Amino acid sequence: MVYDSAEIETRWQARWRDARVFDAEVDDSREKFYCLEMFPYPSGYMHMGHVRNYSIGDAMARFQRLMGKNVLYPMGYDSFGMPAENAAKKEGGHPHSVTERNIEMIRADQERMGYSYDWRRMFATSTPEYYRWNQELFLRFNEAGLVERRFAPVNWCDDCDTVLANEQVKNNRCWRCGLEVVQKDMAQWFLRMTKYADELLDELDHIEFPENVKAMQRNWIGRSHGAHIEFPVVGNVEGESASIGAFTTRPDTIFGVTFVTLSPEHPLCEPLVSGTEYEQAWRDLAEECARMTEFERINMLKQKKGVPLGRFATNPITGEEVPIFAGNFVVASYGTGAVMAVPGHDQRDYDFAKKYGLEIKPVLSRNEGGEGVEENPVFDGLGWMVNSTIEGFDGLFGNDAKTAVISALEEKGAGHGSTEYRLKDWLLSRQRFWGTPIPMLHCDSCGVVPVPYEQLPVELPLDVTFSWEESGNPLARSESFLTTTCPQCNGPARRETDTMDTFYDSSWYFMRFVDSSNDSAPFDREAVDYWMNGGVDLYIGGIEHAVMHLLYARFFTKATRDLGMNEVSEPFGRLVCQGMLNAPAPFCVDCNTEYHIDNFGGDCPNCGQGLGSRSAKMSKSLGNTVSPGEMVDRFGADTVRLFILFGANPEAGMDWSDNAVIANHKQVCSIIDAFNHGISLSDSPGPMDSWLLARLRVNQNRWRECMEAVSLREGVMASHFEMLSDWHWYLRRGGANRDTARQYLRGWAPMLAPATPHIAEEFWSELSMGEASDMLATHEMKFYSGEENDASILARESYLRGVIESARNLRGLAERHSDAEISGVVIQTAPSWKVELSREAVNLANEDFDFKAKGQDHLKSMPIFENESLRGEIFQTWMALTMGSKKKRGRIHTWAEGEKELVSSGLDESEIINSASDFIATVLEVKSVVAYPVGEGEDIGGKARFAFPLEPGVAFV
RNA sequence: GCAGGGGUACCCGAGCUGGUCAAAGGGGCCGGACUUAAGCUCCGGUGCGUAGAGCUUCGUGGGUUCAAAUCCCACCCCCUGCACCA
Repeated sequence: MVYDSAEIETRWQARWRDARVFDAEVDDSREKFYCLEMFPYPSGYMHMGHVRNYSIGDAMARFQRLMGKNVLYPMGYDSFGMPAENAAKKEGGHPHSVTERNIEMIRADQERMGYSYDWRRMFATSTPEYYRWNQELFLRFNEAGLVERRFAPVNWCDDCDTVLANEQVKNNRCWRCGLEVVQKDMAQWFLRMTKYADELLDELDHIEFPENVKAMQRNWIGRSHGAHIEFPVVGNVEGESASIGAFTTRPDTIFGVTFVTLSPEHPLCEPLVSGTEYEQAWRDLAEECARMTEFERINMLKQKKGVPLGRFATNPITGEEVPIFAGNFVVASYGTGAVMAVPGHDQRDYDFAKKYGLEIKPVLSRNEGGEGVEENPVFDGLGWMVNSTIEGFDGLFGNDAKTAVISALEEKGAGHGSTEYRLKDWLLSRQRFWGTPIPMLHCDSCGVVPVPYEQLPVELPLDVTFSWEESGNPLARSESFLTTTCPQCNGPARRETDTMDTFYDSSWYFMRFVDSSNDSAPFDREAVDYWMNGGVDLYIGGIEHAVMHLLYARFFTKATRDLGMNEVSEPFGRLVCQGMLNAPAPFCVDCNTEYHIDNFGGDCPNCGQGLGSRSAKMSKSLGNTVSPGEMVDRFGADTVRLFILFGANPEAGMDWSDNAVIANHKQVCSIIDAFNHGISLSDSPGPMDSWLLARLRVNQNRWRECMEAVSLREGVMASHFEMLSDWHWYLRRGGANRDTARQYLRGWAPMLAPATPHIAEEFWSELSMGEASDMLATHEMKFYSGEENDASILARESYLRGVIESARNLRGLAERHSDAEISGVVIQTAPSWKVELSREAVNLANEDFDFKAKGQDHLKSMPIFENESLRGEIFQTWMALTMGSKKKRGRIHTWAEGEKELVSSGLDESEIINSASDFIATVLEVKSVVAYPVGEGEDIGGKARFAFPLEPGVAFV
């Protein structure tokens, strides 16, 4: 059937909106659920990645409402950023108008999908109503000593005309445009995130993030424990004594130090070599390292390169004098930019020492009491100290050795235990227009002065023009913006023209959502503590934010906590990173390259081979994107949502497939048919009614478990697939009762709501039959705690299905073995003595009877064992029931609860089969079906011997 | 190199707190029913084998166990992130 998806969907969207059903308010009496998706950068229409992200979130928000939770589910726009500036340049407009337009476009798309946001809370970060709080927070951070203006070497992107944070440089390239970054020395604003390094790292153990995200953050923070050791330079440097500080994680190898290596940029290099024969070689090396492109660097890294600086440093423990080198493999920005070299136990040092003929001193042994030996590859594990030139160290192992060396250093005042981080302070300032102005100003007499709170917001001027001709930051050219008065001396002052990194905006937006219309504070304390208690309950977004956004947001939450603004420490209780959306793209196996879809069916532009196809991430450059709008027009939002959720679990990657979308659309149509049919039934009670309702309860419980675990694929399978096939089975088995159907459908409709809310709501209102009915969107589901006899009702039917299934298999075999046409089936169920034995076994099993030890004796004590002619068979049956064979366990262990119940309640298998004989005859395509227990009729085909409880003997005739 | 995640039938994908697992579900394919005919809908089949046996199968090779897709060890391969980080 075809249904008018657009009509149904837009009608319900309007009704939800008019009834304000998704508005959420603080309510201490109710359990809250804060469901959040990473808010989008509004770049135009919504794309499929967004659809996936929001469909997952909306399903969970709707599910939790059905569970009776107070659900906060907001949406907003991360609307500062470069693309709007570029668009403004292209169009000759202002980023503000570009942004407003894009927000309207994406919002319309989101509304058409039926997402259940509380739209009252919507905001865009590029509005003064939002960014004034960015500025206020900045001032408060400044007061708390978290803001620093430093003159420092920073990463600069020429294309984007701005500096970048460490986190925004990937492989030495700009994260946004891919251009190689260059180093520049500039005065920049930093947020002191390193203050929170330990907490950011340690708390990772206690939050529900995917392992890979945690690993990436740990890696990024990069804490390592070790020692800071001072190596005094022999002789004076520029007339003064000097010392090289080095960080090492292996103080236990201090006796193996045979040289010291500085990074070529190290500030001591120049004074050490200045005016010596070594100066030129050092200059060459330093210059080479400075101008190395990424490509060259990777190649160069394969070979260690260094130059002697002609001077020596003293090992503070041993007093030995070792030569000082500059080496290309020492990173200036990590630790102190200097390393103590232990070629005996560090591969890089070893390679370097071999190349330049330096001494190699093994000072650790692999075995207790062993010797230190030179090896390649070197032994870099923990070992026992040997060859120490001072008493008291040899024989110490691992951490004890490290501790001993550190104490010795501390005693001599030559070093101390130390912890280093890879994490750097957050470089916050950007030389861009479309961002939050940093609320600072520069006064000739007072210096750098914060803008007073009451003067906030510092607004971006709207009278600025954008063009490709003028590069740089338009703010720096806007006199109206620049000119101001110093609040301290009332003299003339210039505003800071740097704006904030847009990641600042998204570092606290989840807290703004709890109270987004507040115009006297970023957010209310009570609201944030209610909604953010335990963090956002479910946060969904892409893995690409694993380090940057998620780390900044965690930092902000802790920093604002310490400002007394909330009592939350971790912003996100549970994080789900949705997988990639893939679609086929032309692919050349030889070149291992994907091409634009225009190349489908053609040859590889590179090598000329015929192109195959491969699933690749949807991207504009490949052209393999799918337009959500088009899909919604064709199939409706419900189908698109169902496809997205059924296609793969949230974390898994998923492939777009037109066929699968069509298949899901059919599924939606079948469900609609089922409801229409179900509503039209008349009173006709039957034996299948209790079965159907039992199935409803089973499916509901399974569905709830899956949804709670955010296993949406499994959840949807229960709600949109299992429920339908059970309905079909009910009809096939002759079920046709109006009352039962209504109960089933009323239980089913809410289950449909998370994935396909519009049809679910439509059914729900149809089922109300004129009664005043709540909307499904605000309905709270009731769950049955499982009626007592569900298990046996279900077991009875699955027994029948099992018999039919095995009979069907046997029919195939029988056809090959029988000359005559098959016309009937005779089913012999287990003889009463076997049933009796099973019942006894099941009852014993319920009491944890030890069959291994006492089973045989127990059998012998049973009256039935008196029957000598059956004794052998009785014994075999008993063993099959209780012990099983090598490969198969006894039946009492394999039967499900319901099956055991059937057995112990003394079921009459023949009765079950005979009562369904017409049905069985139809599905087995035979004319007659006869069932009787073994012995109560002729043993047709000698099949009596197969008969076992729940496994009858089947003979085709 | 380090870290994290994986390798299940024609494909996707569940299972992986050991037995009820020849292994859910979907897609594809094959067959049947319905139909003038279907690209529609429904039903069934889809490792080999067989009037119910048995055999082989969950990356490869070992091991533990009465019993392994599941637990342990080694190896191979794939994806993701970081990377001369001292």
